[in-house]
Amino acid sequence: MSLEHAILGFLSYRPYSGYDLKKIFDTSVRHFWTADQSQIYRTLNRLTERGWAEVEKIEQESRPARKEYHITDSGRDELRTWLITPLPFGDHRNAPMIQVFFAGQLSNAEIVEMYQRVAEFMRMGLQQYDQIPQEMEAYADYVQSPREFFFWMQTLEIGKMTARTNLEWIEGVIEQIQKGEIPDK
Amino acid sequence: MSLEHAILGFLSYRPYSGYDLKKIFDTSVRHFWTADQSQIYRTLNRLTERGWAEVEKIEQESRPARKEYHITDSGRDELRTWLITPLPFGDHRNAPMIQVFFAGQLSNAEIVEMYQRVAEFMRMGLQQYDQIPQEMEAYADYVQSPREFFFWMQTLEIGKMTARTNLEWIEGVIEQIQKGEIPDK
DNA sequence: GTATTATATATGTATAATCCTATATAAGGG
DNA sequence: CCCTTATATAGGATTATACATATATAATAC
Repeated sequence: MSLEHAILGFLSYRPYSGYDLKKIFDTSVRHFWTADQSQIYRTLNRLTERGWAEVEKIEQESRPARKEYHITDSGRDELRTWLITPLPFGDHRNAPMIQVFFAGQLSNAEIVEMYQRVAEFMRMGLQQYDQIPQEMEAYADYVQSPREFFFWMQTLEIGKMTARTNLEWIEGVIEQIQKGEIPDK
Repeated sequence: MSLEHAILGFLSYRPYSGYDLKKIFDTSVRHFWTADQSQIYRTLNRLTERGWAEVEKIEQESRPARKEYHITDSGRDELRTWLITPLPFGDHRNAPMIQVFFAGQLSNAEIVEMYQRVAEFMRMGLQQYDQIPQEMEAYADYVQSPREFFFWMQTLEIGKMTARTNLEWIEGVIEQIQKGEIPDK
């Protein structure tokens, strides 16, 4: 399961609590992975059961105790093995494509209106990519080395490239419709 | 749920059985959606319960009876409503990105070897896109009108564009590593 | 003659992910 | 004084997907 390995990845930097990890996911990797709070806590339990992590309970005055998870040697082995396991690239479910597939049932006006709204969202998404590096500074300690930083940047880069490709495509479709280049029926 | 609406989409062309739909999914939309056989049958039951489809049992000599599902007016309404509902574009989980994010933990040689294998798969994937139009001929009756065909082609087009973008990106990373442009640590 | 493939549907089980709610404490704002 | 926010963890319920298996018949391949 990918979430397990994403968590192991962060724990390989240093120990974190479930609460920390939720914040990390919401900042550093949210452009390609999101994680529910309850799912993170349950996954941490599973990592512990499997011996890939160990818990250290840290009492605090005035706040609930933290449970910090330390990666074990066996956890590092598991992470390494998973990292070099080839995964199918770009084969995921894509619900908006179903809408495109059946879009012929809508009128040209409806399609253009909808696609223009989608295009607007895409442009906003592209702009957000430019702000991520700034947000990242606040979380720079999650990824300490320049080498790790390089790959963090690569995930942003491919995200931006994909977003640009999608935008290019949708603008093309809008143009074709407006030029009357699509069959009436 | 997207699968419900994908099925409604095909039923809007004409009635199909679960068995038909499995074959249709495996040919026409498999580049952006896959569906398990058991899931299709269970979803058809649900569509019927909700009044979006009606069953017609067709006895056959020498073969098990077919259950053909007919879309209802309420099913058409539901499909239409869903088709114009904006869905988040390009926000899906992407497990290989987690591998990229933590790739810094691997050696340059390991990364290059792995990415070259991935690039090879991507090139094969791109070639497969060119064969899909041929396969489609056998299933041309699923999508009858030129207008529907246009949007089918659009899903192929964006799929190819994305695949090309991914390949471009990964070739760039390989090049950077080979040129020594990535930090040692 | 036997095994596999194609036609057809159905269910059991497991896993992954999401949503919602519960619990507890302290600081800060109005 | 009350409400909200931040810090922290936990579990119930539901949904979506995947994997495996069961059942039944006929045609085809070896």
